[in-house]
Amino acid sequence: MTTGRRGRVRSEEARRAILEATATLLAASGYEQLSVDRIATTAGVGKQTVYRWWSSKSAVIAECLLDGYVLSDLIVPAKTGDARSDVGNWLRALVDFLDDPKNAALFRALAAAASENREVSDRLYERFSGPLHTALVECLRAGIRAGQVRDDAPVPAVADILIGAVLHRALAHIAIPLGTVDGVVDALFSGVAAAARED
Amino acid sequence: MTTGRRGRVRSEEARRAILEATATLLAASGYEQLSVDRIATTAGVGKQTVYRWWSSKSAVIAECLLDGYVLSDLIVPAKTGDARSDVGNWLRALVDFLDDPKNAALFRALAAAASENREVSDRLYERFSGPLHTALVECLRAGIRAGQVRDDAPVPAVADILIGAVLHRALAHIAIPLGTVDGVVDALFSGVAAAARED
Amino acid sequence: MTTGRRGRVRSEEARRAILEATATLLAASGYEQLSVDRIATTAGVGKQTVYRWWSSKSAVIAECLLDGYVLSDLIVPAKTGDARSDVGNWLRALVDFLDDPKNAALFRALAAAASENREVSDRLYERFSGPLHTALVECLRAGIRAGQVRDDAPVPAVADILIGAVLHRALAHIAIPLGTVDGVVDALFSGVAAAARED
Amino acid sequence: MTTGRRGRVRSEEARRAILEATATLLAASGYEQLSVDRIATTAGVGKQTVYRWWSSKSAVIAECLLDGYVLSDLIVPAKTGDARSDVGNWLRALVDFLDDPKNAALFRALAAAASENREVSDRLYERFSGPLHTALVECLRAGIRAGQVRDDAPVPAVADILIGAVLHRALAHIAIPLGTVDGVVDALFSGVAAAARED
DNA sequence: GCATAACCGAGACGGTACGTCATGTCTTCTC
DNA sequence: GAGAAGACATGACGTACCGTCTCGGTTATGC
Repeated sequence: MTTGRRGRVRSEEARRAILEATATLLAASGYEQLSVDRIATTAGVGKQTVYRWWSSKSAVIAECLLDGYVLSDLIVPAKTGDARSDVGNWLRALVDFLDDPKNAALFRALAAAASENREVSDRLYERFSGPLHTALVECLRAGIRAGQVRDDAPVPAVADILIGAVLHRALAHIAIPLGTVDGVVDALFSGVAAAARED
Repeated sequence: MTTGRRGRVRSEEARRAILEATATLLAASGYEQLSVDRIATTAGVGKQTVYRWWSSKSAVIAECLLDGYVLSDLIVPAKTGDARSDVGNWLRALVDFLDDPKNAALFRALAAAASENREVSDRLYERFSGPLHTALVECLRAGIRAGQVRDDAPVPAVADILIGAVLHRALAHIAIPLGTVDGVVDALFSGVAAAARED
Repeated sequence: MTTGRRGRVRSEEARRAILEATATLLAASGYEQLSVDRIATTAGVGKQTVYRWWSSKSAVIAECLLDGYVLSDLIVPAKTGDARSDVGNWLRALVDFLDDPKNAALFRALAAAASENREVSDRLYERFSGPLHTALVECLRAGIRAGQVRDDAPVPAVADILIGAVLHRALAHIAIPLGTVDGVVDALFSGVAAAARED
Repeated sequence: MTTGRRGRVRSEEARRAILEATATLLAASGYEQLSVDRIATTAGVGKQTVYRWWSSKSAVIAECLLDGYVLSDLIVPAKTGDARSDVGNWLRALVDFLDDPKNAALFRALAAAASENREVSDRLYERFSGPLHTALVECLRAGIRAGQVRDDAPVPAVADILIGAVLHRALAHIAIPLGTVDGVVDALFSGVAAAARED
């Protein structure tokens, strides 16, 4: 009884070094400055070892995302039951995170990679937008159960726009004033329509 | 009396050819495939003529944006007075626009360029997000005047998130279901909070 | 009764396959195209099995020579007693052999290998020039005994230049006209000096 | 009035640097150690500048030969009228030259290059064997005119074997004893046939 | 009869060089 | 003096081999 596979086994050490080097270089210098040559040199690895396992620098980035070498500590909303403040607090934390130029730069680098390469974009969604979306939906549904959010609210759409609001600003190199965060939460919870029905 | 400048004057024809070639290539093959060599060849122009007037390919893209060689027909909300349907119609038009893979690809290429280069990002904001933001703010203010939007609504934040909601999806290669558009409009106008005030 | 060595014994099959593959590839594509990777693949053998027994591709070639995997059927002069025609016939046979482009290519490949590597050159001499030299010397000495060759002739030098004449042409990609062969034999036997002594 | 060609003109300095670097590296380390990368680095030149003008390292070597960057001071026979001593002296000078290991190594490197590449072999013949052959033929013909060489001597064949005799030894890493040189001259001039005519 | 040892094929490893392509600069000729 | 052409140094691209090392598996010996 054998495995059928022969030859030297893949070096986990090399794999880790490549992903770490990629994450470091991406955060430090952005997507365009990233090159397979530099990844290999930084990782102390032969260039062929990168190409043996990944088809391009984008593919390495995709695996970095998948394995949490970047964006590892995802910021998700707490679930205290108070949906409005949970969402507000989460939004503020995310804005804080992106206020750090390092994080903003990494984020833009990932956006550039995602723009060029479908796989990165899928992985980015899988690891970032997706979980965030799920967490926000849960948070809002908890709010519905608590009677804090109306039960016919278009929950997925709301989650979508909460994420998009932050991303837009990050990609456009625009610092987000905290007032905006409160405005977003206010608009979403209270609505902007005049209180016509009260009559 | 002269201008004091001697020699051959800058060729407007060359400038136009360069910007047109850039816009064409960017839409056709994305940012990473774009090269100064290719721009010059496509434009029938010497490479030095590009470098004489622009510092990099990003700078050419920035000027393409500024001069409307890309994203020329900006989609802005109509102003019929019915803010809710104006915003809804605009959002639907924008989603339609980005549904065309060509437009989505161009958009992602611009996002990639903006991620790498501050000037492109500024120009992109100036020509796209900015005017859109202004138009949306005006549209919402008209809604306030018409008594359709509550007068303390956080108008700029609302405009922001409307734009961000669309961008997020476009960059993430996610087709936007039309139901989402309606949900976004619903959430923003009616709010998601339970009708606690009625008590 | 044993050797005292333990472990699996060297595979004669692998050795043969390696030498055969080397001879084939060398004749087919020349020295520079030859690679250990290709030898191993062609032989159906692990690369390490080549390196375990030979230090380089040159060493494999050297053993090919030693074991007759290339240049196996050495062309030597017959010894009929008529030294002049024996030498002429041998030279013609050698020229015929090198007229075949396959043989000429193999010969040049060996020369290239010998240029780079002392061991190959030694082996090449041992298996080719050496025996040829010996055979020619014997042939000429027989001619002396038969009174056909003057007894103070510089026999080794003559053997040398007979071999060199052919090699020079082979390495220089020059087809050898048969007239040249006769000229060589004529010059060596009759000399080129004017018959001054006869006066 | 102009040539009609536009664009920067080819840098003669770069060309010279490349050929010099090639000649230096070839003499110092042999053909197999020679690489386009190293040529470019040594010459202080971009790799593309090598590939723009030459198709391979062999082609650079061929041009080195053509332009006299290697084997520049060709050793040719003097023409004092005494053909026998002219040829003897030339042969001794050539043997001296190849006695220097540097020269022998360069020679073998050229032979290796010629083995791999037809163009190099042609150029090598053109610059080395060819002129030598011509000079020897002239030298022998002068001998004929001076009544020192028989007028029906197969002059080209003799020239051929004189060159081949030296080359064979050089390529085979065999030091040439000076006695051999005298033997060669003796054999060629006096012939090896027994003096049957005297009867 | 079971451990030990040296072999086998396979194939991943850190590297060097390949030949191509793009960058941004510089030079030459033309308009 | 601007523009088209195109050579320049630089450096990344992805591929092919280099020579080494590490696997699982296969014979042999010798305890």
